[in-house]
Amino acid sequence: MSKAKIPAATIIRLSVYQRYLKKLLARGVKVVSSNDLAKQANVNPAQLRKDLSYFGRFGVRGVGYSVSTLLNSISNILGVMDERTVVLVGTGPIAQALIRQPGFSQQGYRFAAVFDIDEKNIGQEFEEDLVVQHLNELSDFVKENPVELAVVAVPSDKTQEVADRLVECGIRGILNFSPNRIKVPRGVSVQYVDFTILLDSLTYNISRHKKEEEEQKEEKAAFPKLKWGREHSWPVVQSNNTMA
Amino acid sequence: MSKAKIPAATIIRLSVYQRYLKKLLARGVKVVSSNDLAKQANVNPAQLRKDLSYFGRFGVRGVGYSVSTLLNSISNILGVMDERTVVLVGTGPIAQALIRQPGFSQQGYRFAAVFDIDEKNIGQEFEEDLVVQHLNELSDFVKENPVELAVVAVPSDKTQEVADRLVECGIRGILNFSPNRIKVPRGVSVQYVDFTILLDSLTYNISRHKKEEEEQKEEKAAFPKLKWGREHSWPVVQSNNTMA
DNA sequence: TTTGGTTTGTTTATTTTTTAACAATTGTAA
DNA sequence: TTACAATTGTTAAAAAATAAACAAACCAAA
Repeated sequence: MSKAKIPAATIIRLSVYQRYLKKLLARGVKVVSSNDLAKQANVNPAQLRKDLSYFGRFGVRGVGYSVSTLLNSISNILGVMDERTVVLVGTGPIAQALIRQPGFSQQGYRFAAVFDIDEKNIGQEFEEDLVVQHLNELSDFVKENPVELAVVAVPSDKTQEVADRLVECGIRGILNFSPNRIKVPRGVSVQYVDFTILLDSLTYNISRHKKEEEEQKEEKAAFPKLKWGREHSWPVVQSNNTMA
Repeated sequence: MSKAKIPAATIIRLSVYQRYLKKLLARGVKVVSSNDLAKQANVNPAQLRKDLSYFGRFGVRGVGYSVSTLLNSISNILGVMDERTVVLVGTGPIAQALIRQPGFSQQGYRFAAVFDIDEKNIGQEFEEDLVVQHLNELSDFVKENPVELAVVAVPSDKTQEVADRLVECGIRGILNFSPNRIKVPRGVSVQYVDFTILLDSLTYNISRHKKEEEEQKEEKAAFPKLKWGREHSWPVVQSNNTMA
């Protein structure tokens, strides 16, 4: 445990651990080892222990981790003990899909209001008890309801403007569904959900894998009788990279 | 340039560069420096040059990069020159939102078919010219249409089963909207779109930032007259972490 | 008790990634 | 032509992240 800088990847993993701990808890499992939990989360056990060690000591040597205790500790670290309120900005298909996503509320996020800047959408009933308000009203809304998180799903060219307004109103974390990189002041965090970038990365992996196979074939053709020699495994496409 | 291992983060960044190059091209800009492009993409200029250097030499010293040439080169590296066909699995709100996303086709991804495993959705007209088929038919579909990419938006507990079937049919890249970590054989890549993990990470950033401010305040209270001494900038929440 | 098998927490080593630095090129203007 | 300013490609240094290794601590069984 220390006050060192915590890798962003560690936080992401904590969130993954948390999810698997919830499953274990639901299954009635009381204790889990770093080995077992790491296997489920698809990471190295040492990694998991290291991740936890940034924040304290949560296990018992020779035994493992109490599922419920560790789950609590991680929730505490992440700051996700209590329900968090979120505002949604945008009313397009993505926004509509998001608000119907059960995952958010399961994880303690509650959409408290929906805003838009496109006049023609204002006043429309978005979900039961959720009427679309103009972004101008956010500042009043924030005074009544303490919100720090916003999910933004507006057209790319509006994203920066929306972000500026949000920050002005006190929003400190933005989940941005537009691919546009936005500028925010210090102390405000942004995370991007960028589908096509991920598809591009998959595309690259696939084409690289093909090229490697071809090269391997060529090599075999060049030395067809070579039976010994380099017998190592070939460098291969990584199967699972999370990063997000 | 070399045959070294390419960081996954480099590929992600290439995709970002590509997007900004498209914008520059549309604006009629002919030449761009690593400095300018890097600033837009929110990365270090050396980083950008390094990223490119893995694949070759694309610029002219003293001048910069030809926007159109670099755009082409990057598209080539990523393997996104031609249109890529994608199948969608799932028919829920997320799936419906995705298929209406203009971003995909802008980037050259075309949804060629929609599948589901839930019988009650089969046969429904999902989009114009797109009728939901049963996943059983994927294998036949692949024989006619070469597809290697799948976007999966099915309930968590079905994800592994679906993934297995996809891999069996020859799919080599999966964009998974369920938070469940899935197991796939070598040579198959998976990327996760996991909203709540990103929100958790934002939550953590916010609460950490608050704690730091408190500590700073306490410190000031403890040494109210301390004017000199440590004058460095405080470790602060990172504002933009992409990772995805 | 004591011994042996487990499993953590932490330190150390390794690997990977990022950043900085700078020589090599290029275009431009005196 | 020559000198200068700009900018790349690449090497070297620094920083960060991951993985390995192992002592410390625990439990259970003999």
